[in-house]
Amino acid sequence: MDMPLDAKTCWNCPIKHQAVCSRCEPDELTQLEDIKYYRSYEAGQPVIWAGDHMEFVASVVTGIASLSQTMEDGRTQMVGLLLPADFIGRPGRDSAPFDVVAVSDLTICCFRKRPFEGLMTTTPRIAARLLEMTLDELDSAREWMLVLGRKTAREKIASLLAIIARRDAALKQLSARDGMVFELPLTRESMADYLGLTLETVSRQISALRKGGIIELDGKRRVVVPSLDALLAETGDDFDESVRA
Amino acid sequence: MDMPLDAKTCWNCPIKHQAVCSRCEPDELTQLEDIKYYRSYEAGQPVIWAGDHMEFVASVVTGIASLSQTMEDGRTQMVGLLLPADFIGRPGRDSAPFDVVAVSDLTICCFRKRPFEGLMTTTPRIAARLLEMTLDELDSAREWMLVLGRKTAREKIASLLAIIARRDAALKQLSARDGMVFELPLTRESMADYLGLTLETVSRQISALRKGGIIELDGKRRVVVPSLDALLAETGDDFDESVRA
DNA sequence: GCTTAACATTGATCAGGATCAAAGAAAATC
DNA sequence: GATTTTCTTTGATCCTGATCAATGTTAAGC
Repeated sequence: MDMPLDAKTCWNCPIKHQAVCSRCEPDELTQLEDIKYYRSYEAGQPVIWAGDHMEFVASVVTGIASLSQTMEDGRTQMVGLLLPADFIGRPGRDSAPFDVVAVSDLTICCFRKRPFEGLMTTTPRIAARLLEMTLDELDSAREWMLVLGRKTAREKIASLLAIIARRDAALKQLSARDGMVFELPLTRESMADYLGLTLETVSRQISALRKGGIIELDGKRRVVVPSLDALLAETGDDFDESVRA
Repeated sequence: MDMPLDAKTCWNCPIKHQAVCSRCEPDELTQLEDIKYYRSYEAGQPVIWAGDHMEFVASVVTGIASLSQTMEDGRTQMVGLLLPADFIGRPGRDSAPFDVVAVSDLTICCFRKRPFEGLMTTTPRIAARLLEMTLDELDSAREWMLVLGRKTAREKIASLLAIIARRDAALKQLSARDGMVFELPLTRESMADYLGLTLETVSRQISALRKGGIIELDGKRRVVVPSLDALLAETGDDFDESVRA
């Protein structure tokens, strides 16, 4: 679960080109080094509960976390997936609005909150990068609202698979293509929480896509996409929109 | 539809304490004055279509606009309501990701995009305020995802009424209270587009809340809330969460 | 290898909200 | 004031996805 020691500096950091610190000059990184520390969590462990006081903000370095909300009666809605380079927390607010849970084994790079807030005002590059990332997140959240509000169960599953396929391709520095293979990072229940469905419906729709030849399954988690266009056609999005995204 | 002439300066602007420019010093406002112009739209008119090139960013001054997405087959999801002081557009991107439509008669204060982007880098107060507003919008969008993904039709309607009630009270500088009266700014169809429902279901659930004594209707648009707690109880949120929000 | 627990699939039935259809109310236009 | 248009309500029926229940699969631990 620990990172190799040589990765624990900003210079060797795997997310140095995407994270909130990606625009920083060497002297600014040195300042960040002074206020940072790493934390690791095993799959399933909570990172923060909604309402908790937060004494840090952080970047996901490796692994995946979920951002979610739960109602009194147990109904849960995932409101975001946090992937490497994504930012956790919010300068200027000290209690967390949502639960953060490690979906896979997870390592985050924490910055002490007060000093980070100070750097935000003195280092415009950090603030500008955070604004850019936040605007991107807002667009993604709004796109997901269409999925939650208007898509059918089958379209929801296809949309999720398409997103994971794209992210996976980006991570491997490849473009998504026919015949690609990827691993589902989520259980059926987590997929249900993300899509606003039950786990039974998720299972049934995955089976339906398999029977329809849209995907092939190797075990429960490994997915093969014989034709990317066929998968995208199932999402309900029009084609030029999905290539634009 | 036009604003009175004396409101057309930053010094008399009705949103000067909330908008993206609210932190600016007098000399910074003078710079903004140079690059701004007003536009007005009648209820129902489009402001921007998704994909359009945008030569400005803007603040809503008076009226309400909607931000929405439409699928090829006509399914529509509203992804945001833009109220006075809310910001339209995105520095650093020149095509609009969503449709913007005037819901009521609308006046916006436009800033030419290139000069505004220049001011963003030289005027940290503008960038800082925009970051704060964007983080708030992101939290709101994520809260709305719970409504879309997990709430029943009745809870969705109650949640929308509660939001409008709160905003209306805030606008009038009052706190929401029992017996309050407000006007619905949306048609049944727009409410349906916001909530991920059909207009028939919206109509039926509003009737059900009326028959249940949760609300009273005066005409189609005017709503009376005899007991705010009773309305909040119908939203499905737990009480301490709803007072926190 | 056996047991157990976690995760996933599949089946049967139910219900909430969609769809199709008609009629009512209010505002706009003539 | 009559007509038209837009918005809304209500009814009947249907269907998608939820719920309840059982079984299957895999991996971990002993």
